[in-house]
Amino acid sequence: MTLAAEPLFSVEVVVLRLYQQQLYVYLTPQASSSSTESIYSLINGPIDYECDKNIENTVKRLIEAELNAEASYIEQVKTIGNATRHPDGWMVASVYYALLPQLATRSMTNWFPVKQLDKLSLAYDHLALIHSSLRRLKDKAQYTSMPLHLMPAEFTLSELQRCFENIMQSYIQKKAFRRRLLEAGLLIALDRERRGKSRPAQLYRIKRGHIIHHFSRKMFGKAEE
Amino acid sequence: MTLAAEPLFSVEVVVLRLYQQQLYVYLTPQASSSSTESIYSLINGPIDYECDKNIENTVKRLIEAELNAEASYIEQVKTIGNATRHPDGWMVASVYYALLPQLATRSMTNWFPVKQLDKLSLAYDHLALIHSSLRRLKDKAQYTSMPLHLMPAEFTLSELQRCFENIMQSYIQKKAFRRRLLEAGLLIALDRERRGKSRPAQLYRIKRGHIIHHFSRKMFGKAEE
DNA sequence: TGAATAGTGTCTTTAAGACATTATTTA
DNA sequence: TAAATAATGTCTTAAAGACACTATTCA
Repeated sequence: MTLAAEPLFSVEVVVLRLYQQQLYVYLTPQASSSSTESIYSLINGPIDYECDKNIENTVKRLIEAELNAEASYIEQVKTIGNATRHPDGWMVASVYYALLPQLATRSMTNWFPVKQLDKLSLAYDHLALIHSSLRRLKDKAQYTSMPLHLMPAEFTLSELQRCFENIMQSYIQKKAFRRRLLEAGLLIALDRERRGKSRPAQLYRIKRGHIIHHFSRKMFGKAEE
Repeated sequence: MTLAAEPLFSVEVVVLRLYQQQLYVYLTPQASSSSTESIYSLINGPIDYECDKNIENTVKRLIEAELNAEASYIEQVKTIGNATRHPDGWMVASVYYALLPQLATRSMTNWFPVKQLDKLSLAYDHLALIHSSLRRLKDKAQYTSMPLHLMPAEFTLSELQRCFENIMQSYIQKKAFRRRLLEAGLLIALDRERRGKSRPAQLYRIKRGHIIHHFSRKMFGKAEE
């Protein structure tokens, strides 16, 4: 992606998804300037004043164009503007994160595990923007049911717990986790089970219109899973 | 204030303060177009790329220029952008709210009680921006000690409770409130009391560097004080 | 003394933490 | 039967809710 004609304002999108129980972020390699190592960039771009009705439309358009997918949740993290984050001078960027529901079949090219971002070279302040987004998601996981947006259509409570643990970077008590989510009334038990190498697990789906729940207390879990 | 030369991006600031136990917002009357009624506007303006190092600097500069005061807390609420909020077409605005500490002597011109905003005519979407800010502050009052930023240097627990109640628009149990704030360890009891028409009240000040506390549970209070 | 407000005692309630125990499957 | 994971029972703990009660001042 080259620099847009209007350098003042850009939208930056941190797109997240689960893959094999890990959180991945979508990054595109920049046209590498002869060096051996690519520089990776967030999905981003300027507002299209012709077709975008608002900034969230811009976000959706960028995701659609790059990933041909639709996010199940989009949230504005912050808007950052200063003279130092970009070599071209004063730049303003609105940062969003987007959660994609887990779909079985989908290419993993350009997806990178968030636990290994240190090994990549990221453009400008994009690493910081990712960390801001992950921090926001982590905070929300402590007192809302937001991580549900990352789950596939059917899932077990253990899978959901691992999703939360992944985001929160901590170990959660199984009993407390199940009590909390089941009593919130967000889930519907299906009449099917996930069979694996041990006891089969009850499958659930999300009750329509009940994805987001705000709990009255935080859930902590113990440090570093 | 007239329209800036660069209409794309503006910073809008909802400045709040306490006065006689009520929340007030600062609004400036616009050059009225011959009608009898003024249209009021938030403090706002474009970024000054020469002197502002970042957007928060812009906010501080705008507050300083208009009020000759310094906020004790500034928070970005959101960035809104669409083609409909402003008659000139696509506009982007970053909205901040700022809390001013309560100072005894200060003019109240251009300050309006937030409970009576319905009676005023506000420019563009400014009423909505104020409501977004108040909603954010209300949420934060439920699980942080943010409202402390509105208090004067010395205050009683009853005064502090009324500040919270004002923001949360609800009645709070006295015992629960005191337990919560005192056990958070944010306050230092002074060796002086506030004398009034009844039993004198212990005066407190904020412990240095301990203004912001995140509680593990929300505090609710009952509807409409 | 009574009104007003400050401040406390204490029991209840809610929901998370801890952790052991049972249940059901496959190899 | 052993290993693995699912699911539950139940006691403890932390902190808010409810609300009555005492304390101290002024008029």
